[in-house]
Amino acid sequence: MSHFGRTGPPDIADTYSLLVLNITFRTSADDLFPLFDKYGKVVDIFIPRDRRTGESRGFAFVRYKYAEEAQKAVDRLDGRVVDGREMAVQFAKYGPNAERIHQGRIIEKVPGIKGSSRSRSPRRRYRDDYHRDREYRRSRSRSVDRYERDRYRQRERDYRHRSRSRSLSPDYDRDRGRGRDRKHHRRSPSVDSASPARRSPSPHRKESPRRSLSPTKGSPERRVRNERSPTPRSRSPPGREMDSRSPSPRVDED
DNA sequence: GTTGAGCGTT
Repeated sequence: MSHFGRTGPPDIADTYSLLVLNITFRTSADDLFPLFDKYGKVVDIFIPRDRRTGESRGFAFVRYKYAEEAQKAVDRLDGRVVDGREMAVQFAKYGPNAERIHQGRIIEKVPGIKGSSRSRSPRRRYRDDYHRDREYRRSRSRSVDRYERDRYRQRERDYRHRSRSRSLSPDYDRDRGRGRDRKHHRRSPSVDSASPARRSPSPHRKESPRRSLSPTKGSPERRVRNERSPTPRSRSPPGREMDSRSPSPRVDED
C-alpha cells in the first residue's frame, strides 16, 4: 500500500488527482501519504522528479478515491507547513495527457476550491536547469535522447525572468562572512598585511579561450603596427620642411 | 551543496 514508487499510473479513471506544490525537495510520497491519507483514501501518490538528477521537482500528485475526500484534503492540507515549508494543495488542472481531467464536476459541487481560479503563471524549473542543460547539451550528442530534450523544451519555452526571492539580506552576508573569516583567516598571516589589493595579479584582459593560445605570439610585425609615431624620422617641424629637401645634409637639430 | 514557479510516470 505504501508502494507509490511503482511504475505507471494505477487507475486514474475513478480517482481524483490533487496537485501539491511548494513542498520541499526532500519530501517523498511516503511523507505525504500519512498526511493525505488521514483525510481520505489515497489511491496513489506520484512525485515527478528529474530524469538526470533524480531529485524531486518540488511538487507531487496525490490521487484520491473520492472527490469529497480530495476536496477536504485540499481545504485542510492546503497551506499546511510540512518540513518547514508551506505546501499548496489544489486540484490538478491537467492530467498526465496534458488534457483536462474529469474532476471539473467536483468544483461545481463545491465552489469553494482555491485552485479553481488559478491564474496561469510563468513556470520555471530550478536555476541549475539551464546551467546543467548547457553542459548537458554540449557534452551530449544532438541525436541522442530526443525524447527528453523535447520534454524539457516545452517547459523552458515558458521560461521567464521573474523576481527572485528577496531573501538576501545584508545581515546574512555580513554574518556569514565574519564567521568564516574568524576561522579561515588565520591560516595566512602574510595575506593580512601583504595583500592590500586582492585584484587579479594579471591586468591582462581575459581573451577568448579559443584565442588564449595566441599563435602569433612570435610575430614582431604585428606589434610594429602604426602606433602614433612609427617613423620618428618623418617628423618635420614647421619651417624646417625645406630642410628635409635641402641638399645639404647638415643636421641643424639642436 | 544549491534552488522555489508550477501540472505527472512504466
